[in-house]
Amino acid sequence: MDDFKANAKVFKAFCDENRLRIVSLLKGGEQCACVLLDELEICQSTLSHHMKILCDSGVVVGRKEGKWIYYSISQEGSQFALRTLRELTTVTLTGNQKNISRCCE
Amino acid sequence: MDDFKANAKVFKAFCDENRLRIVSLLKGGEQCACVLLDELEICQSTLSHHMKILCDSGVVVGRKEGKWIYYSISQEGSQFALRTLRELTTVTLTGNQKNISRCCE
DNA sequence: ACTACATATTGACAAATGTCGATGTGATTT
DNA sequence: AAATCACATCGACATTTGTCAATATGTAGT
Repeated sequence: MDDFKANAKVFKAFCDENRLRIVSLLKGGEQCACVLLDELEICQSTLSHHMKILCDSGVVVGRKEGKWIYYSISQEGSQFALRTLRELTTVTLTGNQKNISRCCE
Repeated sequence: MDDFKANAKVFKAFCDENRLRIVSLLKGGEQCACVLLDELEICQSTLSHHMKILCDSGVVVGRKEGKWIYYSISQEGSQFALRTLRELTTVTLTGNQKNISRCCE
């Protein structure tokens, strides 16, 4: 039941500035790594590092074609992230639970 | 237009295991910090550190009452996070754009 | 085979992060 | 006023993270 560690990994995809830029570039559809590299001001090995994290999180998928790799946003992955975030932040007050709980009593 | 850095900060709230546990504990409603401390296996200063990050991200709000601080999930904050995540991961293919873009040509 | 190209991996490093113990601060109680 | 409680801040430390340069791997073209 240690989803927490696993879910934290998913959200790690989104907690870096450059990874957000990458995801944002993929909004327009599949993009080759070299295009991403052109748009961002990071070196190639750094991009590769970020793409690994994004793919590991499930939010992005890569498709190899010859020399190139085309990355795109995974519908399943991003919907999982969305669902997880919603479940995590939705307050569920049960009937017998007071809105304000007194502590240390 | 550097939303990226700001948004990364929001998602940082969710990229740590213990912070996910804290948010999860707040799903049931407002909780005093000392209750959170009881549930988690971290020391008080560490909890305080995490609460600061959660509050700074806007996902959690604290309400002071006497000696205690009651934390709860912010509806505005978490909905902002949800909306941002959705906007970030929604693929928007424009009409004249091919699904597969050839690169390096 | 050789070269050029696209991406991954490695090693190194500075910066950020999570953690704790100790101490500070502010409120309540005695 | 003194003691106690709840929480924040500080200092120290180990770990993780983001970054780059250099090198490796794998593919395509000559």
